[in-house]
Amino acid sequence: MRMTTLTAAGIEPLFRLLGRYMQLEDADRNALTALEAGPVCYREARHDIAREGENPKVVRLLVSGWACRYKDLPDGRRQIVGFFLPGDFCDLNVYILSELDHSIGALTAVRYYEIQPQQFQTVIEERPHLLRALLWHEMVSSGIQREWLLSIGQRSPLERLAHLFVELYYRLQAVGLATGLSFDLPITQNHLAEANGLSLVHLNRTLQEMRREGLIELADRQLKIMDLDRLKEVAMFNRNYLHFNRQ
Amino acid sequence: MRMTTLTAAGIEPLFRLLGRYMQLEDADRNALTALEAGPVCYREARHDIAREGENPKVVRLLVSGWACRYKDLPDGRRQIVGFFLPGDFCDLNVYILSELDHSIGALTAVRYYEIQPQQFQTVIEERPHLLRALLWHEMVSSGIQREWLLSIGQRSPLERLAHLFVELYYRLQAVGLATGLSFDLPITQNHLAEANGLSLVHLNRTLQEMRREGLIELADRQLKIMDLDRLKEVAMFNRNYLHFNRQ
DNA sequence: TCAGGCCGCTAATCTGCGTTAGAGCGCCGC
DNA sequence: GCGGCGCTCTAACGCAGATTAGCGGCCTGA
Repeated sequence: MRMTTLTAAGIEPLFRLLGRYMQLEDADRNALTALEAGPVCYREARHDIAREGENPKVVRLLVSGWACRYKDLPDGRRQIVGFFLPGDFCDLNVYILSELDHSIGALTAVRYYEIQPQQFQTVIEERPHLLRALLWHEMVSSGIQREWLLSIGQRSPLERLAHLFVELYYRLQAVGLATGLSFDLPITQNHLAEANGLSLVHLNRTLQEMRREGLIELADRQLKIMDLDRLKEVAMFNRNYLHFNRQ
Repeated sequence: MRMTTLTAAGIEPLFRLLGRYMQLEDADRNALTALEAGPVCYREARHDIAREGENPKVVRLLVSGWACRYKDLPDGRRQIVGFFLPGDFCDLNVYILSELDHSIGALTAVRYYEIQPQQFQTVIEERPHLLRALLWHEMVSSGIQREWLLSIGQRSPLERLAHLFVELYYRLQAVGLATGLSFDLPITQNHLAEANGLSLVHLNRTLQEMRREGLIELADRQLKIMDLDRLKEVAMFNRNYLHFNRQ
């Protein structure tokens, strides 16, 4: 088993992310550390974290690695409907809904906390305005889903992929995981194809086109954006749906 | 101007819908009538109710007619990302997010209430568990979006359209707007095409195929499901994502 | 009464993208 | 040291679905 480098990030990515929504103070960071109470869970790449139909009673907070929400059809077709990056919650909604309507899978080796309802209560009681930040986060997730619908329904494969890369760039930057215009893209082309509703072959073709056009470089799981402005133009990218109100 | 028949539905569709999520009593219905306090708003078909970028400070509760959430690209391409049926809220999230990341348009002539934050507060204070029902509704909307992503990304046009019709059937049935296996489908083929990421021509072809297959009849804006079981099979329909826990 | 807009429907053409097949490479376990 | 697997990449082929164009019916307003 290959061990990925696991930085001891804890709630830091989450704190940075929520800080994009509203001004936070050290007291907020301290309150959020209550979420680190439980043990850290691990999961290997390509394994499920939760399956459709289950009824988990915990919320997961991703600490390192990438995971995804996906849905599949009886005949095996599969659609990734969202990526989870460090600092993201997998399904705040389990406190309301009784049954998962989708699955959650680890795309790389991941680490996460399992958070009990009562831990959230502790946080909210200490810093009530964090509830607003958490709901905000949930609604941004919903907004990202809408943008993906627009992408898959209307954008061409090139536009679609360009849009995804810009989105990932901004999200990773928000949690401190981008250096300059580069970031780690630890998932396979198959995952990208499943997220974009494309065949693997055509995804690869599209990737080659982006390289030829001088939009990106991608090698060794490192994505480098060569021309952010042109990439955004191609993607018709409007960052409003991420609702990063600050910075 | 042609006047559509406007039944005096008030909060009845909403009450029925929430009743699918949890057991409600007359006291809940009474509390919900606080939402009818404001004047009824009207909007003609093909007009916008709200535009992307705006910051409405009210939530709309649709009373009659159909509306949609949509997003558009600078070059005019347009994707419908959700339908609003009577009893649906257009954007509970305006209490959290500062700016709309999508537009809302009337597909037919519609009537709706504009609800002030304080009206919600009244309702919640009187019947606290209704907050849970409202959040539930919001999360079901999010689940529907995920299912649409699966549809557009993986289902064939025939499967996709079949799935949409089954979904609409269940949703309309929940608010009392289906009679037997028939319901009013007051939108154009163009709207169906925009919701399914298909061209108008191909949507029409697909519709013909469904008729030939004996799955549906559609004429005069009335959709009749001829064989629900086969339609669900074609669509690979699993109703879990609607989270109707009761009945 | 006529013109124009909206809507449903169909035919012909072309191409973007899926499918199938297969090569090369690096990693891992045996 | 070898076999197998996961991943990237390419070529050839064929079809599903976009595009363009156009007809006819209905409704509405001038």
